[in-house]
Amino acid sequence: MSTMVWRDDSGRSLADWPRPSVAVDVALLTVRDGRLAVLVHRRTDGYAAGAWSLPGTFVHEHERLADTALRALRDKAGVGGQRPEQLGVFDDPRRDARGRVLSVAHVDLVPADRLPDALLVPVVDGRAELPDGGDLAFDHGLILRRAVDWARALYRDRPDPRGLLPAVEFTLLDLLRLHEAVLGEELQKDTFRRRMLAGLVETPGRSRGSVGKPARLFRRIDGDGDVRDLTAPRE
Amino acid sequence: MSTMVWRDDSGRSLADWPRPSVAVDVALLTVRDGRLAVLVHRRTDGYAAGAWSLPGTFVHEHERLADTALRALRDKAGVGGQRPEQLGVFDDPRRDARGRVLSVAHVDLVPADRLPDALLVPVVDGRAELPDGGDLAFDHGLILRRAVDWARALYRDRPDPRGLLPAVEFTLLDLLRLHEAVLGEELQKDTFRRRMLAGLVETPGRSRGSVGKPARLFRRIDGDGDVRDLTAPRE
DNA sequence: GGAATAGTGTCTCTGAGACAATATCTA
DNA sequence: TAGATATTGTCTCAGAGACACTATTCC
Repeated sequence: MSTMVWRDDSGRSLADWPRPSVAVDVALLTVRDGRLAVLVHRRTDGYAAGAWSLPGTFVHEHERLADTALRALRDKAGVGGQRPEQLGVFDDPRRDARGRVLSVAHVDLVPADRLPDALLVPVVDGRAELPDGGDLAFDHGLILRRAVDWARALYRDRPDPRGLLPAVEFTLLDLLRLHEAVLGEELQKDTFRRRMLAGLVETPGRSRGSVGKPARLFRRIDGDGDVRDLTAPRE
Repeated sequence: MSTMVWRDDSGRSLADWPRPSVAVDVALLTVRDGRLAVLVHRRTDGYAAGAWSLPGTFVHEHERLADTALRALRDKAGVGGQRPEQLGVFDDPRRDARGRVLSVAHVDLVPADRLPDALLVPVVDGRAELPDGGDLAFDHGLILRRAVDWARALYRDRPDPRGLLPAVEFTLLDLLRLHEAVLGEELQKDTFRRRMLAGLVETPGRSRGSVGKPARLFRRIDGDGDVRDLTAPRE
């Protein structure tokens, strides 16, 4: 790697050409109280102060985009992400009145216990239910909708790829409730059981302390958390 | 819209922050001689002269990315695109030795008769067969692979969403050969017929001038060309 | 025993895929 | 008529979905 700045025939470097600003906005999803929720951020200073938005920040010069996403979560909301995935670039020229800002939207999905309750709002029908009843700033409503689609596709055929269940061992009912929260619709017990069984490992244990027949405990198959999401952009 | 430049509390505008360069690279695919082919571009001047690459260019300040893609095709290869779709951002910090360049990869798929034969190379197994037997510059090999996956997903359940067939009316065998070219594998006639029939309109016409029973002629159902690709980024 | 929940048997429906029979043209 | 291609009938297989029956626990 050379430290010299590359210049073309007319002596210009890349920095001499006009460039848009590049931001990364992150829809950090989780499941709380049996519902999908998204982490939002009250803009305190600078542009659009007072409005609710997804956490976002501008890309640093030598940073990978996924790292930008993690940094946005840390700096703007004080939370850690898990594995941000790219959703796409939002490029409407008028999406930010400050000037030309491209947003590389990201999504992540983490257990709720790592997140401050105060910043989470429920997602109903693909929309964020903000305290003031309004909408997310910029085009973040569009980003959220795409993020929800992403999460639903990710969970449709896999038990728990992002490790949202609190314990290592869980019953099929625990898993069913998680999936109902992500999908936003009710599922059939028997069909669901058969669909998930291939991705689970039986354990000798049984659930305790409830009414009715104790349920068998399962754990995720090795590698379930590492399954690639084939629909998401990845370099 | 104000023409004033926005400034934050410390008087800085967006342009005062470091920004990466943003390029758009386009995998323009077509079908020629019963095979998928990609349009490549011999870099003549500037960086990496002499190497083969996908056509690409830097984003202008107030341009939509899809327009950047069309401009790259026009300026670098003198061809027109149809409807570029975003594949994702390639952000490896070392993907371009000149400096930090993000590439928003795009893909497009157009009939071969609009393209100069000299710039087309066959795509075999997701790789471009370049005249010198080498590889595409930068990470364009990765972009091409993703572009091929995109095209295959687009054609799997639809007759001819990008209008690659030369005539308005065509037989099912014409369509079958097109699909075999895109998918890179042979298909069963009867299964294929039944899968496609829902998206086609029968015409009274029959094929002429061949051996065997003349085949019925079909045309695309209205709107087939406008089918949204739900997997591709879209704002 | 009764209530509640877990787990299984089985039926239907749909679609993919494959094979083969029938239909209709040209030479 | 022979050869070639188009079109359709039908069989199998797999999976989703739904219903209902059986099993096992706590009270």
